Amino acid sequence: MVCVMAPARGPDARRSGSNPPPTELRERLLDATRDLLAHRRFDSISVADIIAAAGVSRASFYFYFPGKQAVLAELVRRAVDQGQQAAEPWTSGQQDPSRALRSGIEAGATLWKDNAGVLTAIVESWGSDEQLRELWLRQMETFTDATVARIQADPEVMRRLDGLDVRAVAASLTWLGERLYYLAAANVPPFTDRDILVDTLMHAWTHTLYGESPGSTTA
Amino acid sequence: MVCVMAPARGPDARRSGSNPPPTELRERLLDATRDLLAHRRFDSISVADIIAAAGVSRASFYFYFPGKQAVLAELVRRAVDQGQQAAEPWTSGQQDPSRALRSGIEAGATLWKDNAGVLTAIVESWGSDEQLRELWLRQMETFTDATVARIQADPEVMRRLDGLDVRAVAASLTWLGERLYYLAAANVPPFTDRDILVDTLMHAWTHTLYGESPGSTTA
DNA sequence: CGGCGACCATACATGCTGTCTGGTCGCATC
DNA sequence: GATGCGACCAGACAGCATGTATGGTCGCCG
Repeated sequence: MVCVMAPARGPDARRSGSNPPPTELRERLLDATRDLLAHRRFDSISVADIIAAAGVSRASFYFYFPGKQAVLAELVRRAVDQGQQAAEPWTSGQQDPSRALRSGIEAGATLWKDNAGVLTAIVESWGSDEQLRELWLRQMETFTDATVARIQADPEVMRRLDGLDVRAVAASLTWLGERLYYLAAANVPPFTDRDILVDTLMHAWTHTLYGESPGSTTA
Repeated sequence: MVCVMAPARGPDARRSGSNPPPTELRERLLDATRDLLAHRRFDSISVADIIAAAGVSRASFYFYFPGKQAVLAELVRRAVDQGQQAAEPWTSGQQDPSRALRSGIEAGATLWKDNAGVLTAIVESWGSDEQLRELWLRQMETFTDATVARIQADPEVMRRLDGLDVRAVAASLTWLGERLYYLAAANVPPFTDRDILVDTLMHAWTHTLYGESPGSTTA
């Protein structure tokens, strides 16, 4: 047998410049999957659908990716990298909290709007695939870390959170965002309205972190 | 053909009392699924697994249920009915908010602890099945409605939420709960610790609803 | 020009779903 | 005590998806 297609590596490092980009088929597969995700849910998309949309053979698909999940993982990484820098105002710790927070939340909304299909897909799938699970949990941890840092940098907030697990508070706010953005992308009211989404998230974050403890409770 | 197994109805209404309970096989299937869910994730469980565990034939399975999802839906309904009354202190509107809230949150934790498999399963699957989707969204709406009612009954809270969509605030807190309980059941730290989970949730709810607006922000 | 690397079509083994066929058993009625 | 029907079972099937394997084409590079 001659056509052994190398043990594991992709289309081989040493290639100079005749084929269009480095690995065109791989990109075509990623693009096709991304496009399909814009209209259909991940688990209803088969490998057959992807290769048909990309105009690539089945063999090539499995040459570049071990499976559907790996394609999704790559798409998520790219989307999230792009979003990482959008959240920079909040993560960097500069600016006043309120302003930075609003920027971050707005950035999240935009990120989810632009990548609804891909992000919806991973949120629905990370529970059932080890690779995706690790990817998404790590992502959430990254955001959580940033928030923990901001909290710890502010003695006033630390005081108000007295006795609470700081990491848990930060994580809960991170996951609240994940959930609300997801619900918006999944057309669950009332979060389909961007302004409502942003205001609600903003309220929860500011009151949880910067709000005074409940004093009077009527009723 | 003689064994036509009636068009759609289950094992027939008119039955008096000779077979053990009304529909024993159906219960066996539900129990078996519930048991399997305690150790394995829903989408890794096949109909073959369920009928093997229940000691029921394939034909009978499809006689009682249109598919796996229907079994899960039934299990969720039962679990949730049981939890509904546990949340009664909060939903009824009696008691002072703080105490009622804590009862409700504790009740949720207990419900999730006792039904981790089933609830984890629906949270991971409601996105991909119309029946499950409707069931879970309705459930979340029920909780949201109760919270909306409590908010609207308290003019002081209404005042502090001025300009915000009340329903969105209530829904966000409901979904925050869903998420944190799920993460706990999925062994994602730090929510695996019940006390941390309850305290964090309590903090988020009380500050979002009953906390004063952020005044000073250091940093 | 010879070989190798990128690619393709096709076929296969496996596993799951949902449906269908035909048959067994027990009970209740005539 | 035969008969008939309802509850149940075993097994087979078509359809579809996955992941792997076979063998062959094409073009470039040395």
